[in-house]
Amino acid sequence: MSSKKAIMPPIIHWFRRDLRLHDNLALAAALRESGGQVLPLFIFDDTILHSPRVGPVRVQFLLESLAALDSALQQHGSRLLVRQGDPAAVLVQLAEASGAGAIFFNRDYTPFARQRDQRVQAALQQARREVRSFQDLVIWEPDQVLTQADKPYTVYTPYRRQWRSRIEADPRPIVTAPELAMFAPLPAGIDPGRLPSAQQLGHRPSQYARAGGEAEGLQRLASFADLANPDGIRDYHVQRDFMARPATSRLSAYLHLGCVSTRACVRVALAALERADAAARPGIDAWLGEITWHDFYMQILYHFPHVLRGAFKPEFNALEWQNDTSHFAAWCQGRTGYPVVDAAMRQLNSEGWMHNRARMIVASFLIKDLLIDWRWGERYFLQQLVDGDHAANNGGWQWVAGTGTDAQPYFRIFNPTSQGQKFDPDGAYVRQYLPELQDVPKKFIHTPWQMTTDDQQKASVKLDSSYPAPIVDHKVQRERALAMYAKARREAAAAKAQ
DNA sequence: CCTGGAGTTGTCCTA
DNA sequence: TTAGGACAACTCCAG
Repeated sequence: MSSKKAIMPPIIHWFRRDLRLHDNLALAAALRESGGQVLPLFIFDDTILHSPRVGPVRVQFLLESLAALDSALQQHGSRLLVRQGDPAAVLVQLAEASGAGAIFFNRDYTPFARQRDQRVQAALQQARREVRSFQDLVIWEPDQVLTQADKPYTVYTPYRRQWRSRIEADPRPIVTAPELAMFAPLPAGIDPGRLPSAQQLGHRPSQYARAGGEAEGLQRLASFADLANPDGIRDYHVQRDFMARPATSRLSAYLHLGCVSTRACVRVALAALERADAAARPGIDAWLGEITWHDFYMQILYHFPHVLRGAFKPEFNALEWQNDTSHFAAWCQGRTGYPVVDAAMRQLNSEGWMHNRARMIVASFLIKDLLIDWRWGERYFLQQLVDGDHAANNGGWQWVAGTGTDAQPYFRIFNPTSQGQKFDPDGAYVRQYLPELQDVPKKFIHTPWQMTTDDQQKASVKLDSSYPAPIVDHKVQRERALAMYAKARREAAAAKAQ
């Protein structure tokens, strides 16, 4: 038996969006089936690196997560192999150099990833290597949660019911984590390569990314799921809306790169449900609902890839945007004159992350106050966000624009002032990111334009100079937005009647 | 095939 | 000050 083990050919585990050792289904299978002879590989793909949708924050977070992965591997007697180039070519070459008989990876569902993986599969088949992929990134894959008519869901709530009841019917595949088997040392003669710097990848370094990696992600998950944590899951449904509070899980970037598995989140939430009192249920359910959104938008992108180009409902491609570039620049820089919008955009620019409530507010402002095409905002978010996820980002933008699945009613237009007063009642969030408004009293913190020159002097602000006056009038723009949508709807109805 | 309930996150006006 | 209703119509989905 041991002699059989010795001649087992190695298996390449290709890391992509699963940068972790724990609870990694493809990796666990590769270890099991090769008796530990796993070649852990990451490939820097130029197509991704040089996409205009990838910014320095995401690159930095990726590098940190890879460094953490490498040191975790070293603690387990192995190390990360690093390559750069076309994945198909790299994999064929490494398989030949190492004698690996198979390549394992966890499936990804975005159009780009699927196309790439098909190419890789074809190339490896030609090189007579086995390719095996696993379900790991999502709780349920796009074809596993379907309506009674076997069609993909396009409405969230029924999707969520089905998603949840499938877990309740048999939680075992979700709550059981595979054991991590031992790694054998890497075969001699294989150059591990080394992690490049951001500059070597053609990106400027980013000093403001958060700490990436599996250990950091798991620690955040544990602390968030702790029922005694006042900013944790227990009151999530209420506290998550207050932008100044650290009351969201802040796991988005870790989930995006798989530093933490989606299953681990659900597992932890279900365990919390079991020991929670009734009062903690709504918080836990609300957070599970967020995981469900992740799967939901992934399956939307899988079944309806056209959403990356335009509206989910094509009739909304007829919206006549203003697309004023100086307004767009003001929005990007956080200089619109609406404090909550500006604070949020500066949080994004300085931290590579934005609170979810704030994302809705700035998106609504771009679309319905500035009348700018939601795709401009979608692209900017992807460039700046450490968690920049094509599926969730697109879904969120289309939701606010009312062009997507589950479109919000057309009349639901966020008022940036009342959103600020509601969800940043004392202005702490605004003051944190807009130091020029530091001394503005609570009364004016969301409406600085109402200050008299005397008020301004006392608060050491000068409107239109140290802080901009509003670049548009919300009341006016709201009416224009309503008219813009009404026109597109009329036209769609007319086209349909023909 | 028909039927009916429902649809993440709001705003504004009126009484 | 606050609570309640209007704001569209349409499509999705389950029964």
